[in-house]
Amino acid sequence: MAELYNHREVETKWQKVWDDEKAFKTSEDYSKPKYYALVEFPYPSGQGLHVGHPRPYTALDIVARKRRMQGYNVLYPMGWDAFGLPTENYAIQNHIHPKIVTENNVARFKNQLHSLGYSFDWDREVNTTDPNYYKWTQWIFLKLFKAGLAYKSEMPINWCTSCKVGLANEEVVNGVCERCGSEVVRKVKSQWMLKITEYADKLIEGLDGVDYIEKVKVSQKNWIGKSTGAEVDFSIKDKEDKLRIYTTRCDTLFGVTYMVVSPEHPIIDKYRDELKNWDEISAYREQAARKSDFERAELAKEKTGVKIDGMTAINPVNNKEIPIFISDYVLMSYGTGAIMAVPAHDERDWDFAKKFGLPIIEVVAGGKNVQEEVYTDVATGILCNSGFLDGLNVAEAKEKMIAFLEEKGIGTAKTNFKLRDWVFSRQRYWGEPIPIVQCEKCGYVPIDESELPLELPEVDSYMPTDNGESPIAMMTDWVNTTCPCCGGAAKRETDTMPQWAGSSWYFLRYTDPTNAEALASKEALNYWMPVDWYNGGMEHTTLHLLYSRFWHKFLYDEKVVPCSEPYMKRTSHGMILGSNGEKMSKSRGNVVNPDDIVRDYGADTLRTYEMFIGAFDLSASWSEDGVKGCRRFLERVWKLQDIMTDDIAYSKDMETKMHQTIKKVSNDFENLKYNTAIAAMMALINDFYKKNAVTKGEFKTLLTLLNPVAPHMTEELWQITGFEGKVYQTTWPEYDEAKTVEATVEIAVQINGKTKATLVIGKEDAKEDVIAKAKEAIADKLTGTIVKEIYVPGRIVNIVQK
RNA sequence: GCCGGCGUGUCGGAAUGGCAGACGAGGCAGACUCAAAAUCUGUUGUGGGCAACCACGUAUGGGUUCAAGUCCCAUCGCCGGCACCA
Repeated sequence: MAELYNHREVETKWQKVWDDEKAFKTSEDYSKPKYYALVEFPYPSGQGLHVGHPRPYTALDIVARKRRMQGYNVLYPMGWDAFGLPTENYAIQNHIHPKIVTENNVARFKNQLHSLGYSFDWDREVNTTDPNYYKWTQWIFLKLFKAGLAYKSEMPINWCTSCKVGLANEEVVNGVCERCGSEVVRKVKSQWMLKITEYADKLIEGLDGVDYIEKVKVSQKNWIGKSTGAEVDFSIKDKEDKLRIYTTRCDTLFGVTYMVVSPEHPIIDKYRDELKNWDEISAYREQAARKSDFERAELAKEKTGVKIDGMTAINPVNNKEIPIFISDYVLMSYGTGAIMAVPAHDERDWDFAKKFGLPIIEVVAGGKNVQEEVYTDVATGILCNSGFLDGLNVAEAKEKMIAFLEEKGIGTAKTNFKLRDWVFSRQRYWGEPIPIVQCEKCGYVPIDESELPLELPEVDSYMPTDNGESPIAMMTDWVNTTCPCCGGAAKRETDTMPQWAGSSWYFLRYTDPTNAEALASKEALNYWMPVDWYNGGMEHTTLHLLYSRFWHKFLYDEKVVPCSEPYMKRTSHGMILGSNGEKMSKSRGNVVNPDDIVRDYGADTLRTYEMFIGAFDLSASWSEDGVKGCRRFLERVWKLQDIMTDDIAYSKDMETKMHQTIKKVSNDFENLKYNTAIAAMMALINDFYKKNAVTKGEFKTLLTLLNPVAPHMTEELWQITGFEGKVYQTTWPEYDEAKTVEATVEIAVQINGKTKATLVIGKEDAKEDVIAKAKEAIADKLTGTIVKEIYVPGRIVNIVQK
């Protein structure tokens, strides 16, 4: 009888063996085929590892382990995205240096990850807060600055009232701070910005060449928000100035019955003295300014606005005089801050026109009465009431109109994006210092590369200031410096970089993590990049993914990296929810600590369970019973020792099943179908128990297939059984396609599509014979006239009778 | 509102258009035990019948097909993302 399975002993033992043997050290032999598997590196929070973390880590650990057995040189690294607010807030509250907090958290995380038996190459660990790392983050920033892609700008930013920090648009969710949930207000500040908009087109085009799951591609495209249309100049009656608008529907120009400008539009200030209802306009502007963007959007249902009295516009295609309104449904931040309104064919314009009693002119026929219902279908509509466009479809009309506008010099084709430049400044301590000094004479001057890393100064307090300056600003010794350009007195930039900075290029550093001369050597980058498979959370598909692709594309243009896209394949895992189906949180009391599971059931059980829990990309609820079921499965594998025979080959009756299982597990591991791969192995051992026997050869194959999921136990069994070497050094089993097919199959015999009997036939049996046998089997039920006989080889016989 | 995704036993979930419910959990019955736990064996979609068997079943209503959970149309519900982007 086998000894009882003691997971603590077994797991500690093998973790030590792997460490001692440097079992998963990445080779620097660049002649072997490479495989770069990447998971998002965690933020080492004070709470320690969450049961959500092991899901993606285990999934790609399986892929990495399998690839090694298939002969690849595998890079599967891990590191720490350690700058960030929670650490800083903890430091403030407890008066501990964030560096110390980070060290402690990292140590704990590392221990926890180690206890799960991941095959990370810990020699390549990176930490974004390490000066030797952020030296290169700063270096990239300098490159961006020199290329004109980093600039400082006075602009209204999203200011979190609680974090006291500016946020990128992407970090504001439903009008509140993504991180702390506090109110976000608009505040004008001078901010470092990165011109991600310059790469908008490349970021869309690049998606065609990569293998991302569809919804990730869609959300990247939505976020960038490309639209094609035209800019058109409307003249203002009796004025020199033109009012330029952006539209995607220049085909509807004949249907324009009024215009709307955003409350912030400069034209209003320019002609304020001539406007007859200035008081009304100014009151509306104040009201709009007080609202945050969020409130403006929230109040979307009811349109508001004021007609500008004393200024009208002329429609350039028919010279009609039309009124101009101001309304906050037009945003200054998109397009030109002014629109032409075509109420018949735009929902918002229609609402507005109805409210203010403005004329609605149909210019695209095909809908119902536009006085009663807006018509926006561009696919089937035909132009009418539109002079030279009449009779054309929408696409043709657009084209003809643009040609007309360009010929007359009143408009041009124009592409717009929703994507805004990236607000890159944070007024906090725990981030990378921005390596720029401000000189009164020379302006913003980059520090010399030789001075990198520009290390964070020691400060007395990490508390952010109410005036919106980083605590670093207090450190005058550090702040006051000399200008690298003229040598005169200058001040250092005191804003730091956002957390996204360090994670925008970390995958490059893993390829050559200790390089002091470059962010990584050319050889390492040429060999390892791009990442072959990158898995991460859906919550990072718009932010981190976009930012890191932007940096990568920039570095590609700078000839720093060898490929234009960083990740060949991107997948996403679902969240692990509490047993009540809600998100795990302390306040809900449904948090599961992975340490407890490792202690009570073992790392292999936790790994198996998280892979078995359900479809990888969907969220799944935690179930302790499910954990027990997986532990039971592993124990049943353990006890196979007792029924093992000495035969090193597959037994005759199991041969097909073995080949089928190898095929299924191999394919499922590649396609994120870990749950069905494990189910197949469960079914296999159920068969062994049914027979009450497993050959040594079968056992060996099972251990190899199961090893990526449950590495500790399979190594132990491998050793107990006396197989040579270690499982991690063995080769992945092959299957023979011909042998996955059974010699005989059971097929269903149906009458009119309803199964009436089953029949065992030879795989190669002729159609006539099978049908004859089938008819025999259901002879008593064949009462009508047979109209059709269908045989799908190896599957089904269907007799159609009347 | 727009764009994705989904809807299958008691539960988590399987099913290249070809015998729905693999695998796991839970339940029930039995074995072992003084007993319990653990383990093992059997059973477990619903309705009817002693039975072999019959009928019905993948959100709802239609359709295509010899055959539909799977394809098409409509409806309802849930989840996620975007949201006055002109």
